[in-house]
Amino acid sequence: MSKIKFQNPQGMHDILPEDQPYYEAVFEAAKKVFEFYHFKKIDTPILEPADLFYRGVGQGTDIVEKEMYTFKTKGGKDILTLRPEGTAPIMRAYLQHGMQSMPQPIKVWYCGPFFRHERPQAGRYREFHQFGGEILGERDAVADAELISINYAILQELKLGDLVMKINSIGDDACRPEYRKTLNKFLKSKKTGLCRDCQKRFKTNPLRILDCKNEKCREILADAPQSVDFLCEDCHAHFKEVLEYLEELKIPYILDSGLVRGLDYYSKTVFEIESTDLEQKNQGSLSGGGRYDNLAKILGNNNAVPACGTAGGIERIIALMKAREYKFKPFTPSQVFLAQISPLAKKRSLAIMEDLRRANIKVAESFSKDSLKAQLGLASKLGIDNVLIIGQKEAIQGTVMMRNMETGKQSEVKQEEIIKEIKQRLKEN
RNA sequence: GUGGCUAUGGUGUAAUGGCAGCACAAGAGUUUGUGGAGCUCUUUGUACGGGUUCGAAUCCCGUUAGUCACCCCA
Repeated sequence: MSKIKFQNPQGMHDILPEDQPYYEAVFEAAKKVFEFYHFKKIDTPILEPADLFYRGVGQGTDIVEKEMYTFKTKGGKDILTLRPEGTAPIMRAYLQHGMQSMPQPIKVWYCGPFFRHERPQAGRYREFHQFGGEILGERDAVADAELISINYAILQELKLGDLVMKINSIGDDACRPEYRKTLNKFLKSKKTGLCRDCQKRFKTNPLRILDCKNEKCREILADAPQSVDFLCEDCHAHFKEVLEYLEELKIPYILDSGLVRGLDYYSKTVFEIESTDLEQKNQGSLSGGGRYDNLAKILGNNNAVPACGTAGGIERIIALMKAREYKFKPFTPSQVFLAQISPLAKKRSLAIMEDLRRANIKVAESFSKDSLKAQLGLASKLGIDNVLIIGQKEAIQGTVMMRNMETGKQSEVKQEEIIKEIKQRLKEN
């Protein structure tokens, strides 16, 4: 025998049965809210052409530069990537299937795994799960607001309160260049006072400096030029409208001029929701999103498709659910336990199981254990009061023994009357 | 990608260079068709690969994985 022990790949995890209820709860919450808002579910392949992300997400971004799982297929012709995010694939599907010619906007939602080759840490994994929604073909600010509202509703559905929403507008092609220029000038003049990280960021990604947590930097940046002050008329009006909707919805928000999303395709509205819990804050935002009016063009479409989207990090949300001790709906245990003794009874018991299933009665069993003792032990461990016992004698007579575990009382019941009798007993409890 | 910490049965832990032990869990049994307790017994481990040493779970190196921070992001 080999001594090798297989382990999971770094940053990728088994979702064990005990954690499944959390994933289900998040999925159900997302499904419920999205469907209420008339979003249709969509699934795109886990693999996409690498170019989709190179072009869509942006060559300069970290996701594309360092974090993608990209490989050649066997023929060597295709270069594929494990999807690192959901928006570009959905825009691809939208364009590919001619959804422009359907009534606009197209509203879709999704839920599934995504992959980024990063060093794992709290709230950050190489395989992680997101749910998200996209509204394609709609430039109106109401779409932005709707997505934010949906995001909020999903988190509230999961009983997660104490959230902060940060929102910002990063402008569009018309106004962003001007802002960048001014910001660069400002940063250059203050460069010496900034922390070492920011010095580095100045070259690599100056917008990120605005997000620095260093207190000294924050002081300096307090009077940095803000993107909102540079918005062109169109962007300004759009952003104002989004905020008006949020006020109408009574969703609390913070204008955060430091909020800059890392992907190239964003324009105008960007937002993030995070927990106010300090520990959870370190795990990054729970969900985020924004508008990406340029993505379609970046992907080679002749016309721009105004669109916006949002995505939630399921692992991060679950971490918060656990921290807040999320209460699940009480689990309904099996209503009866079926015990068998003797080979003949064992054969009969599978058929009885089927009768029970058709009658929609949840039943537990342990057919592989032959000792009645062990079977009753299990029934009691599972907390099931009603046990059906079928042995050689009963199998021949066409009856079963019905035992109440609490009182210890037993009675014989004809096999045809099992369903009726069980329903009767369940009603009594 | 850079740096710190960690790794002993399924789980939680002990052994500080000298016999790998304990608890829980799991399984079997406790006289053959009646459960929860008790008792008896059993299975399962030093992540992997090297090195130092008479002798390594223990010290060193590498790998893998976990975890945390940076970077960045959901």
